[in-house]
Amino acid sequence: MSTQKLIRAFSRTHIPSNQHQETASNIVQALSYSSIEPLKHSPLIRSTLNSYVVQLVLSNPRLSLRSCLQFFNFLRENPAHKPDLAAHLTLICRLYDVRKFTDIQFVLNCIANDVNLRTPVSNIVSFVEHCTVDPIFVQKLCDMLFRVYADNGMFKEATGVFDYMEKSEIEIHERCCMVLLLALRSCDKMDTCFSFFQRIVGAKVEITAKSVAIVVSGLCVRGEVERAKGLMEVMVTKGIEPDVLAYNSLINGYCIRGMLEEAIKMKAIMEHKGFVPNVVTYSTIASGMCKLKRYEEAKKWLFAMIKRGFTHNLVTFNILINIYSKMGNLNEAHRLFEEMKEGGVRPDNVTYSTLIDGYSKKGDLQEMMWLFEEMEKGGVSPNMFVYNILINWCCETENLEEAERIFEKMKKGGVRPDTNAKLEEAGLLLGKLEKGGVRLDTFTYNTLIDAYCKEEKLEQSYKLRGCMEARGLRVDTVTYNILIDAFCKKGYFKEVERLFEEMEKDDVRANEVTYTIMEARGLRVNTVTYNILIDAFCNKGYFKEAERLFEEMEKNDVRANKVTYTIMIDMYCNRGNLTKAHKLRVVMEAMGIIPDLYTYASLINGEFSFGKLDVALKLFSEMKQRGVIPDLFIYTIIILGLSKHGRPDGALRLYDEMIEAG
DNA sequence: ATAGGGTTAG
Repeated sequence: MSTQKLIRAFSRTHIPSNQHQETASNIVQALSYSSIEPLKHSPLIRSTLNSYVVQLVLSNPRLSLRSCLQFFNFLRENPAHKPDLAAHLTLICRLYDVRKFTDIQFVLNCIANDVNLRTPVSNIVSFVEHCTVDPIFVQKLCDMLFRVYADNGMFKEATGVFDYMEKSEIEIHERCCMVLLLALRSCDKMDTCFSFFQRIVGAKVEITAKSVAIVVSGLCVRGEVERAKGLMEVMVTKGIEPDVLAYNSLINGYCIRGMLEEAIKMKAIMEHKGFVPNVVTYSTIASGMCKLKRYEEAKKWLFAMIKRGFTHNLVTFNILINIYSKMGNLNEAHRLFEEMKEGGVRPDNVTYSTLIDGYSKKGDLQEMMWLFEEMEKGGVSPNMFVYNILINWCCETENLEEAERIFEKMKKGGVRPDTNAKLEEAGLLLGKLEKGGVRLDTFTYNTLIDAYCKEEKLEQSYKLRGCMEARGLRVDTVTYNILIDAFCKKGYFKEVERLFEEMEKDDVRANEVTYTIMEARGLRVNTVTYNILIDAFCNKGYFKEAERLFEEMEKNDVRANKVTYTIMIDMYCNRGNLTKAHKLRVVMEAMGIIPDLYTYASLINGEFSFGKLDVALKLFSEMKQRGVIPDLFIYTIIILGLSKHGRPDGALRLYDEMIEAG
């Protein structure tokens, strides 16, 4: 009996006494005759139950494993007799004898989660080696401990096990490493994930396309397609061909970055290499089209997929329902919804939120509530997406009564709102939701913080930020942008500076992939941050500083966008430097950014102030030609400009045009 | 590996 060896090893430090032996065998006897219940109140437990007795009990072969586990769990729940490391390991040895791996994992999980029990692997192994010479046991144990640490997000400890295994030349399986790769990926620690992957490649672990796909997908989701592609190419030179999953991830990466044509090209490449695209390949591209609002195209794409013999699944149904919903065809969306149910595909939170959102945009409250009730009845409990759609709808429509009814559904609150103000309503809603245990995310908080800032209720904003942190929610770049903007507008630059220091201290990141890759890699500030500051400096007349920031953006790989260029163009126009303004406009267009209403307004205003009416009017017609619909503001600029420069006839003509356009 | 909502700047 292997556990006996453990006892012998342990007895070197613990001198066995007859009394211990006796207590142990009494407990064993008691446990064998009945359940644990009577023992709980027995004097046996209260008196001499120490570490040594516990081990004697747990390792006694006469005691069934079932009773062992009962006894162990009883001790765990008993603060006075918490089992120690030796007890855990003794139990593990017994469990290994009958190959109860799930239970071993449970015990290891106990060790990992208890600071008093946690110990380096080497200790655990040398402890266990006293009761077995089975090398497979040690390997299995390390493997399981590694997984337990990875699953618990204890990456340092997991790496420690890996180090030990590598050093001790214990065989490491790919499946085991994949657990850590997956855990790192889901925690958004892609850099660590990437370097661990490279370690595995360097170590003697036999890896397959599966591990490669995990890393590739992680990189692609962050928009780092090129890096993922590079990794795939390197792996091919090592004899590992990528699989369909990896190719699908690359396609997804391109879609995320809005590079639809590249995505479709990648599909062709994978086909050329002999891989057959699957439903996921098609859905990924369809959703890429949806991201670009090319719904008609996405619809045709999915129809073509069905024509090729693929059948709809939950995801493709959801995408298609979303397409119709976004195009405003709720009838067709609803028809598909029925079709999927008839076909045995059960709608989920995504389906319902898509439809509820669609109906909310149509203002169809009845249909919204009907769906909301149906999902609850059908056992789909509404998640944050659904609630947020409802919250937004309440805020937008200022429908307090309905909001109340929805709150009741969510959970009981207590406070009755007494005002119709959108902000108050949203704030109350937030309080109710939190009280009801509904967790809100950073987006929702940011919305409210911004609302309070705009009302100049900065203390409230700060209070909400405190709430976020207390709930362990990540304060992100957008949160800071909102606050920075608020202080900039008030001209409190000292406070802004302090905010930047705070960002640094709290390691605040931009968590978006939508802007530039650099930002996706975790840069603190984004384009909007720069825009806020540049605009603030322009308004305060710190032009040199604004120009410096504009140049700094490029250096930091933060891409200037339409707003950035417009702010700069507007500044040059206001300072009378039309040459520079037009130069920037050329740069902007070369970047593929098309000027919009704001940009044209600045340029036209600039030309007028120099009396260049013809240029101004030429810009105006150019703007209209490009499909930019003029608004009241721009008409006012032009009409005022013309009349000021002695062209009342032209002004009148434009006035008529404006009225005609509504 | 794929699907749904909402945030900041001119």
